[in-house]
Amino acid sequence: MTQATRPDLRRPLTLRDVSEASGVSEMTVSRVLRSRGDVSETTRERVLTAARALGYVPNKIAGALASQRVNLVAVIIPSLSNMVYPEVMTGISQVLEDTGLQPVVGVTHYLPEREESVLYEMLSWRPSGVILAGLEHTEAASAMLENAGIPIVEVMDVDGEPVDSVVGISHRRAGLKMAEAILAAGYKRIGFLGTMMPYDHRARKRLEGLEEGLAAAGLQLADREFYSGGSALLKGREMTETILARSPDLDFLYYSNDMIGAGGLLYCLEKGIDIPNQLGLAGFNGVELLAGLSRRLATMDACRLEIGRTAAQIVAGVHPGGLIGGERVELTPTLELGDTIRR
Amino acid sequence: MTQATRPDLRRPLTLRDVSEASGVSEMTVSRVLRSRGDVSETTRERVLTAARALGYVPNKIAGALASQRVNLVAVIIPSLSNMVYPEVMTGISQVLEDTGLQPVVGVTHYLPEREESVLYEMLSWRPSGVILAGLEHTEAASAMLENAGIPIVEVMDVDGEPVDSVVGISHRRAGLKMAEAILAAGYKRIGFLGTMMPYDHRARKRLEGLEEGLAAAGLQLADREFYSGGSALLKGREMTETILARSPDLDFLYYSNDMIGAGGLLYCLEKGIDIPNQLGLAGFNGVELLAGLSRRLATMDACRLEIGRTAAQIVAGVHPGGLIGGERVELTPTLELGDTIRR
DNA sequence: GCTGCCTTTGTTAGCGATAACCGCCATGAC
DNA sequence: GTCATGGCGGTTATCGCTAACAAAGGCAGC
Repeated sequence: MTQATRPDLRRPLTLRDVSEASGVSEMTVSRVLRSRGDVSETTRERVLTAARALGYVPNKIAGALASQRVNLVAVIIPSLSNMVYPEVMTGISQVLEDTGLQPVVGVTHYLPEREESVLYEMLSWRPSGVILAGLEHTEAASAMLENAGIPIVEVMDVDGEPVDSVVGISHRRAGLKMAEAILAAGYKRIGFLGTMMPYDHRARKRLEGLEEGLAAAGLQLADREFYSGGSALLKGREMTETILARSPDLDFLYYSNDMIGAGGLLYCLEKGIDIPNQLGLAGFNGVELLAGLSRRLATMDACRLEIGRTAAQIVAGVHPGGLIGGERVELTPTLELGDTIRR
Repeated sequence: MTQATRPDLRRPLTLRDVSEASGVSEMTVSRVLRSRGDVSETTRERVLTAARALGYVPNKIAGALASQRVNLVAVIIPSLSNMVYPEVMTGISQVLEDTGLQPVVGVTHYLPEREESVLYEMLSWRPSGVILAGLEHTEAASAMLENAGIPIVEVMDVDGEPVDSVVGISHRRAGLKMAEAILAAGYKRIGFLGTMMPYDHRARKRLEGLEEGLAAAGLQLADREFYSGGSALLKGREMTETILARSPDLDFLYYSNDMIGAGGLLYCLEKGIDIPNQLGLAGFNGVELLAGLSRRLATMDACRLEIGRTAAQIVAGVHPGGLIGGERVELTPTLELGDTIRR
């Protein structure tokens, strides 16, 4: 690195410093650093050399204020611990990378009020778009989204009324489809195991879809068990033990996510329960993490990567057919029977 | 919500709009919204009512420029898929929550050049602190960190020269400690399984520590196996099969992380290998996720939550004893023997 | 009533960049 | 020689907010 000849006053560097160091106006420096407008190769070199020597880092705060443009996209998700959301993030990042936009993450911990405050905080930075999980928001949050005047994409779920665009799957239909697969395989006494979180709307919708599917065949859920917090694998194990102790005649367990499903699967294998003949199992999400168990758990892929990619395309304005706001993209999850549903 | 009587011109709202709506000066509105300075209860109410009715969201860009203060802390980590980093994030968030600061995450995918560009991007928003994983950076990145003039905290690892403050554990010592535990349990022919990523410095340091410990007892590593990409659980299974096929006389396997360790454990249990007598196993990290396996894998807790919390305290300037910059906090990981090392 | 002080509110001058516009100079056509 | 043209680079006026200071009014004490 070139040694800077700067009178190190510990005053933050500005365009002016670079302009003085290179003998051109601030405007020209600005043009060089943003590669905008015509600048001769000679001065460009001089400016870049000076900027590098000083170690100048542009001040986007001032830039954003002046240009009224911010290259940030707010992404608001419930959690980082649930692998699902990092995967959506991956899809978003992949697409935004070549658009000059940058995602900024906010986490709500599944709390509507936190979603509201995180949203407020993020909007105050005037991002050029918002991607957020779910269709259920507080009244104030919905109002902010509607008035923001930027593209809004609600992701994961399409069962409801979006503010602007929406990309996701129908969890209700996913539950229904699973019910059909379970019934087609001849299972009759079905139990559900899931989270107790009052705001896990998507798990709730899957359960409703499942019940609808069962009802269509004149059946109903034989038992259910809920949990909250803790290590999902362990909880799956414990809940499975509990529900089977209470209802030993169950012949199928539907878990609201793959992690507790995997815990249940491990438990059953250890107990020598005959999977999938004596008891069938299924989870939800298709988490890659779990490839590597001795049996593949039946699951349904939630299209997480694709959801992220599509949402990012809409925000970036590069989604095919997405010129007018208010797109609706429903993806179709694929059922993977794995080794835990008999065929 | 009160209905706004705003002449909806779709012009973004500013302080001026609120000031006109409530009949006070912009400055007073600003004071109310930031709860700074003395404002009478009456006008405070009036201003808040007007702001709410209009749906005004302050513009932090302008605010930050004017006040030269930004309530953001840049957090730069290698990945979100490796559960370790979300846990560090959790620790950071917990502490920052009551300081008015807010974390902003950047992901490097373990690439030094990406770390450099992410850092540049983040510094251009003039955050009030930086927390980043590891002590190894590109030359340019180190220079930026040194010149930033804000608190910098490098986390996870203390084996090296920090730019400013550092919080973490010694991975070298962790490897050494594990070597001692393995030897104390009487194992002699030890294999290592880990990532091939050229930039996973911490896994490398653990391996070096392990080898150092073995060398002290006149031993050396009997075999090693590396992987990159893919589902960790599955990779652990495959690598274990491979290494045992090549070196059937190994009596201990040290995995560079718990996820591949768990894959190996599941594989061994299925093959009927007598764990921990015929073969001992250990991982690293102490990931909570895995509680729920039938045997607890020996591991070493990496103090992730505590690292995050401490780093955040330093950045926020509330860490006890941290008035002068350049703190060094070394945490001590605890060894958990679990069920996979004989005792 | 006057002074002095405190509380509450307003005024002024930037913060560091960029948009929009303007001017200079070389070039080449006529 | 004159004028249009285009490449380059400078000038000026914001952007929306806050720091710092100034001013207006109320109240107590003498």
